[in-house]
Amino acid sequence: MGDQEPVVNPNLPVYVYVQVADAIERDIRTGRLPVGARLAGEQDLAEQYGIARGTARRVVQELRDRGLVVTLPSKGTYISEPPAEG
Amino acid sequence: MGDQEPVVNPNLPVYVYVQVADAIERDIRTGRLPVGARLAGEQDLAEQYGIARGTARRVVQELRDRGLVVTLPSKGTYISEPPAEG
DNA sequence: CCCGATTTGTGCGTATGTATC
DNA sequence: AGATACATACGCACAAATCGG
Repeated sequence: MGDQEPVVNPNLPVYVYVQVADAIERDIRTGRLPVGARLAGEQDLAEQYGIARGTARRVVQELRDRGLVVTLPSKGTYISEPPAEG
Repeated sequence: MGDQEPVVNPNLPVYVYVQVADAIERDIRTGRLPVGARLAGEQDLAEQYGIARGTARRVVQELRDRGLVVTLPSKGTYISEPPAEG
């Protein structure tokens, strides 16, 4: 359970942080990650996807930029109402 | 009392957190840190070994990965039965 | 029952070094 | 030469749980 590392493929001409962000956005839009749920922390994301912590941070920043999550300092990052696709 | 900072040598090609984890594992296997005893807190470890708290956290995580300790949130980290050396 | 100290958990920012593309 | 990515390391702040007085 919870194993889905194959999302990351360093050989693809797509940035790792974008690949992971896309995967998480998919999980949000399909409801696998429900609104209000807490996203895994940077360290956990790094371990789950087999990426570095710095990259995990870029993933979260990307998700924030997409308006998919909100981060509460010292608490965590939570799924928010996703905007329309586009 | 309790001064043993020379364990840490940033110039060595061995990560600081590994150096400290090795030192603690030694203390566990020699019985200096008996099973059931409470390991010093992250802040204390940081001060004792002259490292940052973040690094002390990685030390504890490493010890957990080695199966040498168990951590109880908001309580502390305790020495557990060490597995066979390998 | 509340207050403060302690401790782990988590986040943010930054820096260094290496490797790859 | 530069960007991406990885791993380590330092430092700081706050949250939440626990425990003792």
